Amino acid sequence: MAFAELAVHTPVLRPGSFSYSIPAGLEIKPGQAVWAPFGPKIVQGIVLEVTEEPAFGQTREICGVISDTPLLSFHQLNLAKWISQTYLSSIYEAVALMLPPSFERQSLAYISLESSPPAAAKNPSETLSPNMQKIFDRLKAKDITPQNELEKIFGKKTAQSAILKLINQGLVKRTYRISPVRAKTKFEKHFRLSVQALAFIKNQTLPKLPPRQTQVFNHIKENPGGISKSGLNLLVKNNSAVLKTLEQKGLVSTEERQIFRHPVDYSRIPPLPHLELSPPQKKCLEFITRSLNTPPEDDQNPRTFLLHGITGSGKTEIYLQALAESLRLGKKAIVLVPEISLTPQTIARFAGRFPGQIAVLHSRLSPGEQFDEWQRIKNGQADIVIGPRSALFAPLDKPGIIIIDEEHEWTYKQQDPQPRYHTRTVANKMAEEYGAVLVLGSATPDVDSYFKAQKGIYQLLELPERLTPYRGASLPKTELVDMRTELSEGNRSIFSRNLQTSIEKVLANHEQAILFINRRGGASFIQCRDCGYVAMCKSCDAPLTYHPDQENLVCHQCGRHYPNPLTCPVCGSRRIKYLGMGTQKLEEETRLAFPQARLLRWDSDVIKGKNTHQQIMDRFSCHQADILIGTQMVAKGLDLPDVTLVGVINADISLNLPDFRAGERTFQLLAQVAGRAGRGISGGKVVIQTYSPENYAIRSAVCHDYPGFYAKEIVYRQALNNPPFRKLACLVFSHLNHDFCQQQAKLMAKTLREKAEAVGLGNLEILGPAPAFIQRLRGRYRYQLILRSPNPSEFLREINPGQGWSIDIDPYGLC
DNA sequence: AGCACGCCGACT
DNA sequence: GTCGGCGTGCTC
Repeated sequence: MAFAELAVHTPVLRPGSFSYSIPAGLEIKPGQAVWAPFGPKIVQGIVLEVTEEPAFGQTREICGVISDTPLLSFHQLNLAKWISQTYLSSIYEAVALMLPPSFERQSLAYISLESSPPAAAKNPSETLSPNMQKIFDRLKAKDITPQNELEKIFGKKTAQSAILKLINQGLVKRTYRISPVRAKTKFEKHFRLSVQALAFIKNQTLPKLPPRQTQVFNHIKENPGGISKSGLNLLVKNNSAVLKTLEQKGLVSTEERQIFRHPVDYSRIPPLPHLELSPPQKKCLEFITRSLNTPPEDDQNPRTFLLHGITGSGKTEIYLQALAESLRLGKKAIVLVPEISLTPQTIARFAGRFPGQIAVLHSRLSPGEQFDEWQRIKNGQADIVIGPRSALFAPLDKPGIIIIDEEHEWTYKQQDPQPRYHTRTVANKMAEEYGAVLVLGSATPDVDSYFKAQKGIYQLLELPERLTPYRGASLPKTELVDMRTELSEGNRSIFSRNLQTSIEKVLANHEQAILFINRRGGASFIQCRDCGYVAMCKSCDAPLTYHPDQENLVCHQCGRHYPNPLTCPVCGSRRIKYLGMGTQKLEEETRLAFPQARLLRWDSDVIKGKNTHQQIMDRFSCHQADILIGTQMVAKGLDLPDVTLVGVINADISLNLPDFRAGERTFQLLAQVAGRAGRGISGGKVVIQTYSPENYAIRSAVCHDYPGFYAKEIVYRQALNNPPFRKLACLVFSHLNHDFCQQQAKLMAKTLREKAEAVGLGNLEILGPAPAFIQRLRGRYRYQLILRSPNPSEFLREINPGQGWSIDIDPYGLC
């Protein structure tokens, strides 16, 4: 008797697998997908292991297979186990990252009348509550009703309890059905001449055919490999009847062939030649090439590269040539880009260099396209996979190189569904597993990456110069405006005088401007309008947030409360302001200040549909608007010669978030805005407005000085034991009841502290509990704890927090 | 996620 | 007394 350990598709939050027995005669291999009973349902499961003895005593039998061949390789299963352990997700959640698109199917509940109700329930109407009666009556209308339909009408809780009672009285029954397949392999009829027709032609005994039949027959004859129905339709319209006749006469044979729905139309992408590399580019490529050509076990050097090159220094060409080298060695590749960069231009650049060898995987494709691209990759029909973070899990057989472009981007950290993994971390593990080379590219590397490069854990490759500056322009002129001076000199507008006149000039010259504001403009902090002082927590060095309900200031890191200051503790001013501004507010203000200007707003609220990023970019580049107002998005992908001004409304907003990465974030954003603008600007400039012009992040960004920024930043990180010196974990408990939520968080803090003491972990800090940054989410209160230690996930694995807790290892941003 | 079980307060 | 809301634990 053989047994299988399964990762089952249920919301059960548990790291381990479930044991099942394999029915006799069923061939089961690791990585295969199967159906298995789970409680009253039949659910999907992925075979992790086939064993002689089950890990659990009472096993049930696997019902049947979903896929005859394994969906996941040995390496992928290993990686899934590692992800589940590292990020404390269930094993299924980790495995699910690697499954084909549209694989998941739910077991749905259906309610129907019991055909033979027990005698005791003969006269039901007297014993039923009004809700039960209503549901009972509704069920009479149809043979079977989905439970979620009843839940929609009566409300989830009401419906559930009424149904339960009806079931207990033996009046109705519940059955489960599996949701239908969402994406399938697509087939199309193909036509070719039959053996008989070929014989007729050979013997010149082909019967005379009517003109339309002759026409279609000849087209099919010209395509001895077969021609698809849609292909034929382009040549001869309305051919169905003709084809049917030819088929009946036995002259053509048909077959169903798989066709691939392909998101990239190569016919419209011109092939691109290799470009000549500059000497520094060549040097960088040489290092990567050397690693690619060295077996991992013989490689003395780190096989992860940090390619640090400012915007326009030619990183992409290095990627392209490294990819070419990998393919030359017969090794496939993965290229990861931030979601926002996944534009037709980016794909065209890769597709033009590697025609027919690219597969693209991302959520904006139709389910059919995703499914087919995945299948093509799995079949070995694609050499390079391009996509956002999820493309890391494409079913490539042993990639030789993984490239992460703009590696500092926060979109590489998965937030919402578990596992909350970081693409860079997983890619490192994966590269190790496969012996692959990993290339991280950025103009403003993540502090963690640069730290590793400094320590020699990564190889640092630098591209210090810009290539072929646009119209002779290099980095743009950047001006810093001190908003405190503006205020003290009587300007209370959100536009400094410098920015005001600069915009006026742009409008007068019929040029274009971009106004940039951080998306988290809604976030609030407390600032003195006279001296720029920001209220900070004494033990965390994090800015305090104002709570209108409690009338005091709270630190979101440690939960400490402070009285609401009436005067500034530094300069004594009474002008203490609660600040916050978003794109919409900025749009309003801009409309008031420049009524004649045509405005275009670009933020995530405006983005809907398939090509909207592209559409907004196109509209702006056609000069359909004078001023573009946007969030981070405007910092990327813009290369517009008519833009002669970039204004950063308030550089401090991202700086004053209660997050230790605030400085890094600010530097990255500003450097990106400034760097991007420089490409097209001829005699243009960047105006950065700030209340803290002396801040190191802002100063370094203005001078495009990454090493200068890093040197300061790393000192702060070390002083506060923040990453990369320690790792963080964020635990959030959410509950409808505020007091209960807080109490649970306190209880957990106590448990953690006791456990830490028992194990003797001196270097483990537990901060909190404190209200989470988002204190109430969908009606639920949220309290958080922060753990800081060399390996918080190892520690937490033993605690196993349980229901209501969500864990984020290595969090980015605020929980 | 469901579902059963057990605990507590609110009622016929 | 029991009904029901809610927290907890279990599903191989």
